[in-house]
Amino acid sequence: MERKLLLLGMLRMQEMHGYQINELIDAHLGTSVQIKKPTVYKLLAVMMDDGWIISREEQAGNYPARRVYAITPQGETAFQQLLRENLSGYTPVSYLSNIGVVYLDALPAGEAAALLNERRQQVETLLEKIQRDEHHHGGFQLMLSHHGRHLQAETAWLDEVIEQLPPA
Amino acid sequence: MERKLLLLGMLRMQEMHGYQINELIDAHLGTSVQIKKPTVYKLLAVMMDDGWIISREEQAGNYPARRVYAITPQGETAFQQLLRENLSGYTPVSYLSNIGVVYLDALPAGEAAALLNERRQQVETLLEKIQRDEHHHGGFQLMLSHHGRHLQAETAWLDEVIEQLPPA
DNA sequence: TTGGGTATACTCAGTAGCGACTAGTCATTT
DNA sequence: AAATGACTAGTCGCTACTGAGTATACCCAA
Repeated sequence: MERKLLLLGMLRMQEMHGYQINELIDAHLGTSVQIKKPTVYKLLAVMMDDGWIISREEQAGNYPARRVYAITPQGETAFQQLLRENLSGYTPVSYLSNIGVVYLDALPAGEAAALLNERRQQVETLLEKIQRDEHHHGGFQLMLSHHGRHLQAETAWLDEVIEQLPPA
Repeated sequence: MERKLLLLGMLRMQEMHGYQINELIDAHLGTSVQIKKPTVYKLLAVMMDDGWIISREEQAGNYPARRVYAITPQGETAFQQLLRENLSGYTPVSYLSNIGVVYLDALPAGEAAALLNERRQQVETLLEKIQRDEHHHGGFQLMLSHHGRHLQAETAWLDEVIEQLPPA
C-alpha cells in the first residue's frame, strides 16, 4: 500500500508519465526506498483498474507514445485514506540484514573489526550522499532527513560495537 | 540469504527442532526481524537439500516426532562465508513505510500532528519493549541494542517533525 | 467432558516484487 | 555511417515469503 501512496502522491502534485515517475524515484528516493520499475508499471495498471488514476496518450516526436497518468477524485479519496493510515501507524522495520552481528564471536576479533569497518565505510558513504541530496530538491527532504538520522544512528552503533570488540 | 544465516547460526550454537527455532525467534527477535514459520520450514528443507544441515527424528511422549536439525561441516563453511559477506556489506534499509511524511501538507496541520503523535506513541511502546528485552536473554542483545538505537532516532526525528509543523 | 492452550509437525496456494528482457526513436559522438 | 546512450514504453516469468490452514497429542480448568 505504501507504494500506491507514493505514486498517488506524486501524481497528485503533477501528472506524469511512467518514465518520469521512475526517474524521479531513482533520482531522489532510490536510496531510501525500495520500488522498482516493473512494480511501478504494475501498480499504475492496478490503480487504473481501480479507477484511482486515468491516463491519456501524448505524443512527443516519434517516440513511443507517452502515457500520462493523472489522479481521479476516487484516487484523491484513496490517497487521503492511505495517507492517514500511513501517518498514524508505525510499521516496524526489519533489521534482518544486521543479523551477522549476533555471530560476531564466531570470527577472530581482528577480522570482525575489519569487516565491520568495511561496513561502516559503506554506511558513511551513503550518509554523505544523502546529506548532499538533502540540499537539492523539494518534496522529499523529510524522507532524506529521516534516512540521514537513521544512518547516523547506524554509524554510532557500529562504532560502539567495534570499540567493544575484544582486542585482536 | 540473511535468513539462512540466522538459522545456521542458531543451529550452530545448538541443535534444535523446528518448533523451538520458531519459538526462539518469536520470543527474542520477532520485533526486530521479519521471518515467519513457513519460511523457516522451507529454508530448513532447502538447507537439508544443500547438505548444510541434517535432521534426525526424536520422540518425546506421543507428540508428533520432533525433527532435530544440526549443522554439517558444509553448513559451517557456508555459515562462515555468509557471515563474512553479511558483516562486510551494508544493505540499505528501505524506509518506504515512512513515505507519508512527504505528503504531510496535504493534511490540516492539526490533524497531521495528531496522526504523527499516534505514530510516535507506537514507536515509544516498541522501544520500551525492546529495552525490557535487552535485559534478558543472551545472544541477541546486539540486535536489540541496534534496534533500540534506531527507534530512538525515530522518535527524535518524529519529535522534530511534529514540532516544526506549522501551527494548527 | 469439553474447550482452550501449548507442544509438535508441516503444507498449500496465493501475491508482491523484481531481474532480465524486448522494442522502438532520437541525439551525439566517433 | 555506425555506434552508443538517453528517452519512451512496457512485459514476463520467476522466487521468496507468508496467511491460513491441517493434523496429532497432551494438559488443565470449568
